[in-house]
Amino acid sequence: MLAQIENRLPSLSRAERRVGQWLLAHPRQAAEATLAEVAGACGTSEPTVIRFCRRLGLGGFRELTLRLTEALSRPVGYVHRDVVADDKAVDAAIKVLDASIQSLIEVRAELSSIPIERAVTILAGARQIVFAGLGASGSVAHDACHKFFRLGIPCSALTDTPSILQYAAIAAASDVMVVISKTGQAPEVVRAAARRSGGATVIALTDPGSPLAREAALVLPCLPQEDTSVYTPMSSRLAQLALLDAIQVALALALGEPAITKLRASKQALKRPWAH
Amino acid sequence: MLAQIENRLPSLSRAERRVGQWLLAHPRQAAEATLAEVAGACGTSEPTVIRFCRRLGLGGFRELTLRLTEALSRPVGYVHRDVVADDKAVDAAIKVLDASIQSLIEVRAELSSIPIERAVTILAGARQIVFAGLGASGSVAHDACHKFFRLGIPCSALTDTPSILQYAAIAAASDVMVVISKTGQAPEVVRAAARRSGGATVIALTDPGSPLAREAALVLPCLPQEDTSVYTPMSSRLAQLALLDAIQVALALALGEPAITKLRASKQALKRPWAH
DNA sequence: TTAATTTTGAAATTTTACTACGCCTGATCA
DNA sequence: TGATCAGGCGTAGTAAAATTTCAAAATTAA
Repeated sequence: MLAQIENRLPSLSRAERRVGQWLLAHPRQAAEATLAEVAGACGTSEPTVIRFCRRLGLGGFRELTLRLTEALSRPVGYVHRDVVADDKAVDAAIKVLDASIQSLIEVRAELSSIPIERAVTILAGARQIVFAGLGASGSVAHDACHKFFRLGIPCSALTDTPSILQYAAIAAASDVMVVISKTGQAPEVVRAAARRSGGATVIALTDPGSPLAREAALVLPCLPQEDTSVYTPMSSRLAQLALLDAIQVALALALGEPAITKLRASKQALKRPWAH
Repeated sequence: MLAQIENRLPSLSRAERRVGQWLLAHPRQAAEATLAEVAGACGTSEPTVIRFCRRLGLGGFRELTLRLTEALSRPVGYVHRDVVADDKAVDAAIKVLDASIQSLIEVRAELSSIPIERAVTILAGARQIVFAGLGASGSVAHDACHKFFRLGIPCSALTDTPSILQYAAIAAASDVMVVISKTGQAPEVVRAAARRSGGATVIALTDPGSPLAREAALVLPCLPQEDTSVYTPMSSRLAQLALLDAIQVALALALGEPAITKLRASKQALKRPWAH
């Protein structure tokens, strides 16, 4: 629809072209607006807008509204278009969601080259799993802790440098340390991974080329999403969470019945524990 | 949208339910019809149809038409297939990723019926934003705190009952409390929202029909994803995170230059702060 | 049963989409 | 240069659609 408008643009008269241009510039507003509002915004009159619709082969303004919402909700693909300063809130929100969806789709595509089986094997043998991350990765660590904990595996989340270093000093051989860091550069975290005691296994969720990756027994690559604009949120965070979700489920499968029973029980416990 | 109609169906009166059922049965016709036509087809009167729209949280018939065409024109890829016990690790991982992608796509589709603008307006006027959530929602709260904090707004995250209740007792009128809870049932959290001091504004990320939703000035609906199998991870969590991402970006836009400068500075601070 | 409440539709009102008509602009021709 | 004309455009009016009001009917509670 939008492409069609753009197409016919040159063959339109001045006022009608203004209508077309405004529609292309503010399609979302246009879809919600009334005839009078559109006419006002284009600095023209209502009949002109109607004539514009007719020239596009539409029955009237009503149909334009329909075709427009249709076009807007049929995503072109969830390609990331940058948020720009004059986006309306909803436009920006859509772009952000598209970027997030896109990054998950990328992870899905890469999935077969990510050593999930090995991660599962390592985690299945863990006496305890310790998730470590700073800043935004800290909340990923917390989330992961919650998640794996429900399988009945002892878990903890460490989200500050002293705790991480302290833990590294006392780690046991059968522990698994999952270190989460987008850049893999933070020196204390790298040091903690390198100087861990007792030969605990380190799994790193990080950039494969980073110093942290070199210290890890297993690297779960987290695609270094370049920050195209200030508005770009950290969708790599979402990707990490989703990947950990996937690994948790795979681990549950590998552990078999006992883990699944615990999982079921923990889900059950959340179902209205407050009934009277 | 259609799912939402089906959802509310039982809570409607006889005539309104007839409207809902007819819409579900003939969605495509409904999207093109006028109010009188719909009323006629449902064997009821026009006001009843309008009341039906209002009860769904829509502004009127016009908006119903819009939401309906939207729902009809969206593609369904990445359908969720349940993980089964004999899946290999990678198969399971792919299914989990698909489910996550699907839930983000659903959020994106519902985006226009989510009051993002209002959320932004409320947040823009906040003296401080307090994110509250228990369990898994706790890590969402932490994440959100990190995120909004970078705009230069005082933020905190409360993730246990005593803290939340304490905060509710001392909240100031210009505070905004963002309460995150998948079910919206946890009684302490609902109580905290209800008995907040000083008339602080409450935004709830929860099930729109829940007790918590009733206490909130603004509800950001979080589609109550049913747990089809034990393996289902909480992809609603991902959806919440992504939605908060979107709101944060929209808020940054609304706040304009000062916030954006802070955002840029905070991103800069992360770029190799450890180069000696 | 009666009273209170909710649900419902007829009719009035307002808002929105669409039409008829005439003015204006600018191009063509005398 | 001015008269004529065609097409584009907007004013004002009309039809239709959406929304509100209000009272009757149905349902529920007492």
